[in-house]
Amino acid sequence: MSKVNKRPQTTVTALDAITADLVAVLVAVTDGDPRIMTIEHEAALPSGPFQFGHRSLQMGLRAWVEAQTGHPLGYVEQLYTFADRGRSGGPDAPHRISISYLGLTREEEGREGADAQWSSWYDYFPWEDHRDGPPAILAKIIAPKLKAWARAADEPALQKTRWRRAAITFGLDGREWNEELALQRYELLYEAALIPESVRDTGGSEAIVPGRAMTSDHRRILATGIARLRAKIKYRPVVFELMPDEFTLLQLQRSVEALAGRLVHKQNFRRLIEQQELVEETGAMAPDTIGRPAKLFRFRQGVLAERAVVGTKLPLSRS
Amino acid sequence: MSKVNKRPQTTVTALDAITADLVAVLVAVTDGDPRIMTIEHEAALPSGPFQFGHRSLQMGLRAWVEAQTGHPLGYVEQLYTFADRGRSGGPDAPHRISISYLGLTREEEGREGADAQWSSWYDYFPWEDHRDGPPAILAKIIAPKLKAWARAADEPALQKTRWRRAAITFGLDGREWNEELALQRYELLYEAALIPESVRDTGGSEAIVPGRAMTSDHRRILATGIARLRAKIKYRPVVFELMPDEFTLLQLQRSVEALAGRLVHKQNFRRLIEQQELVEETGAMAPDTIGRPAKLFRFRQGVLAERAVVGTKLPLSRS
DNA sequence: CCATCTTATGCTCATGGAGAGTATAAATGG
DNA sequence: CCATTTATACTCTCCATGAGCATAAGATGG
Repeated sequence: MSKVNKRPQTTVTALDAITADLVAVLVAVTDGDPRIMTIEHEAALPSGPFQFGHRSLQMGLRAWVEAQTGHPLGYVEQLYTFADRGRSGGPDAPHRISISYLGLTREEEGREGADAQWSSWYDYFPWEDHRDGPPAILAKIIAPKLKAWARAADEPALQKTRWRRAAITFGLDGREWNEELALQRYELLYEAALIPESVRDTGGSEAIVPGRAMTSDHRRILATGIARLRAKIKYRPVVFELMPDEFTLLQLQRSVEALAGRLVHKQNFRRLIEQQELVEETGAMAPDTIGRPAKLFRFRQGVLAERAVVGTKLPLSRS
Repeated sequence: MSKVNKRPQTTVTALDAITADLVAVLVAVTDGDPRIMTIEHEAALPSGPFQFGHRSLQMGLRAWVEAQTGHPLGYVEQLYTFADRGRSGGPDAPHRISISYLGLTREEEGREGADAQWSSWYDYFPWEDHRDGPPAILAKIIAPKLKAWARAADEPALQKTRWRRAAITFGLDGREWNEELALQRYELLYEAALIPESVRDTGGSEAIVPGRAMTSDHRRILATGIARLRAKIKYRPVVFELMPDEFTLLQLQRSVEALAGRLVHKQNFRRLIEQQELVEETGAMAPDTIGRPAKLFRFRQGVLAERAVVGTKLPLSRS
């Protein structure tokens, strides 16, 4: 290992050959509910190996998702790549890496495959939905269990560090809730052995925090996707990938709130949307409304050309 | 392909086996110059295949970088994963993917390997340095050539789209320069066949825009790293990974400017740094100064614990 | 027809952060 | 003493943002 200064050329040793899985976090928002496409009785994300026939990673992903769910893939962006060893297979198992993607679509009727299904992402992360205020499990279950986990550390310094980390990520001790920390929260719960995945991977006591688990690392990947999407809607016009062609401003707002898991100030929301000229009126009004009828809008495709690169803002108020 | 509803289990077909390369964009800032570690006579980034013996992707990367450059890897974060086919090897060549990382360190004396060397990243992207105003090549070479490329499109609509894209990414036609678009700029130049890589990959006329090329996709990966770092310094305290233990505020500012490729307002910079309590005084003064002596500061390690997750701000003024 | 409910929409106001400029202090070298 | 260089302290304006008030426009029930 000491004198390797030359970059090795293309020699595919059998030993160094690996397999790559493509995994999709496919999101849609329906009736103010953020949904993700699942297979295997809601326990796994659409996925499959990157194969010889695939022309590119994205093409491979599209092939798998369409085969498994019957749903075409629209907007796609890469999330993260990680290697899985020790968790799946023994120490001698060959390397297996997962390349994960975030996809955005609209839910369409009767297009699911046999085992494919849309599920609310809050079924997997019940602590992430703060639209009606902080969920009860936070104060009742998560906070005390994390406190216990912090106390269980050997050294006082570590105890303090642990608790501070918990307080920051979950907005405890009077701190603000930050919806973008979805991944950090999941990882913390995993470390603290409070969810089924920790028990399964490391063996340990029983899991305690509610929320549906998934196959292998899929819930972790889902958390990554949620965090990414929550961050991205604030500065890029990606919400529109999830909207129907025509919508009211309230519907748009509800979608944003569904993703962010928190409410926004209605008037300020509209102000921001309008002053950025993200949408234009269709001229028609929304049918079947309850109160005062609302104008219908459509996304101004122009902004993709004008600003795809640059940025957009959404108000996701703090405090 | 039609009725595959079940996710395939772990079967490593020989055909679907692939190779994964680990590639590092290792950055340091020395004397106000942003440098990257290179090998092969400055034509490649440190890299090597992910091997059976590697415990994780990051461990594999660290092993390769240390073997090739003698430099230990500090802060590391993943950049992007992509598959390379058609470019390297024929259409029947097995899949080969690259997993790229961004690493931040301090340049240390005499630690380079035989073929390893630090190079200024502006050698590869001369159009990215706007510290002394927009570089001459922009107006003299890039803008006219991009205009010609836009005009060369068949349809008027495409001509317009092309030129708008060029204007947005390069800040032409009176638009603002956005330093975060480094990757988009590189990709545009590639598409417009103005750089050696395009000529090499697709065959075409001679390359025109100055700037050193690299092996395979390495310059593209470098652009990805630059863009990521430029975006990240604005909201995370990553600059400190690149600073010595003690530094003056001006040195800190110069480092930020080196990375961003643009100048910042001195007073505002200090105001922001101080009000966020990112640094603390060491008590000592900087030696060998020219004008009025400056206080030495050190990074407050505390903020990593307090705010690692949350965020920091740097002033990178627009206009 | 009126009261009430629901949603849409317009407007105002206070606060704070960011960009930019002015002024002064502390050192060095002639 | 003066020019030069860097450090440091203030100030001022503009605008984005969070938040609240008020009104409009429809439906529904008595």
